[in-house]
Amino acid sequence: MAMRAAATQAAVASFAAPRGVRALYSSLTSGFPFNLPQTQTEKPPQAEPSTNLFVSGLSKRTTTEGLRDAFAKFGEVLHAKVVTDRVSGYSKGYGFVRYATLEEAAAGIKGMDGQFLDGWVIFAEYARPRPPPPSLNDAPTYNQS
DNA sequence: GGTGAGCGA
Repeated sequence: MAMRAAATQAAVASFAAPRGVRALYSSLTSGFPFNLPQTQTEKPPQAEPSTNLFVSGLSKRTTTEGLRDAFAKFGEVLHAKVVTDRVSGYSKGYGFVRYATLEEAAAGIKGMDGQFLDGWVIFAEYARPRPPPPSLNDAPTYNQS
């Protein structure tokens, strides 16, 4: 019973898709004279375009190398890292990919979002802005006494 | 040994 079929995992992952429905905006907005709720004009459904990409749905066996190699086909990946636990060392199932430009990031999202990676459907989207590290800014410059 | 939504050392 070698249920290592990618189709099975893909089906499960597809059903458990949290925020992977992005292609539903097809013909719903095909020039309809309906007034859409403008309460979303200043509230984008997703994060703002950034070079940082948040990739979720990764397999446990997916490593940083595979992630970079997968996203390097749509642009120049400056940095890619798979978030792994610090105590156990196992992959948490998601990672981050940073592109050189926003165009490549968008291409990477539209090129890898909903695709297969190691037999699992991955989801790529813009990462959120993060607080800067409290170092390098307040570097203790050793009292010159 | 290894969860299955999520945002990193």
